[in-house]
Amino acid sequence: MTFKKLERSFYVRPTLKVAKNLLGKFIIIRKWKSKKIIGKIVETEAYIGPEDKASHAYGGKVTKRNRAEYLIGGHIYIYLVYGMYWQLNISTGFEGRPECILIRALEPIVSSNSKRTVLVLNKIIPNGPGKLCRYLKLDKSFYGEDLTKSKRIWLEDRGIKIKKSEIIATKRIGIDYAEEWAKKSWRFYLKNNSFVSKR
DNA sequence: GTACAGATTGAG
DNA sequence: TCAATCTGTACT
Repeated sequence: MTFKKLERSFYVRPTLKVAKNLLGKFIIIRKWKSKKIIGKIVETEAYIGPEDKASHAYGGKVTKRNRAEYLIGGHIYIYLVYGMYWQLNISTGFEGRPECILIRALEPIVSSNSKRTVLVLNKIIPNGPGKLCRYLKLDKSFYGEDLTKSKRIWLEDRGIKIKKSEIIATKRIGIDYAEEWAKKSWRFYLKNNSFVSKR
């Protein structure tokens, strides 16, 4: 089994395609105190500004908070909601295009060489966007981090193949205000995976 | 300067 | 079903 780090070319593709390809196939590796925190991506949501009313970049809006959404694919866009939960997004597409993917849920993976450590570190089940960031111990210090260059966080292809029939597409969550955009089936998750977020 | 809403969560 | 909790944004 080969572990291949995802490079720029993976992220600089149509956002919906990247959102689906991220599913299940890839692992987030997070170095923390010389240990690794790992999880398999099982749920994603695509945000495609400036057209998408649910996007923070709707109408081409640029703020100090959302500017990472405009970076070339492969950068981290992280922000706080409800004053207490971080949301991990990955920018996609070209520089200047505000497109990103919200990572909503992970399946925790116990790595073979540090089984005990990982289990102790991660009592949190990353089955929701806020909990996922607590699991990975992410915060604002990761804002704008380049996943293709960072030494502390990146994604890997570990050779897991996902069939089309295993991917379920539904409406996105928590964006009912976005009118017709709220109806788009831009949320993707793995069929029968128990770590997919509820509600 | 102040007011207010939000890509959520877990407890009731 | 509800409230915790804080930052960016849109006002005065």
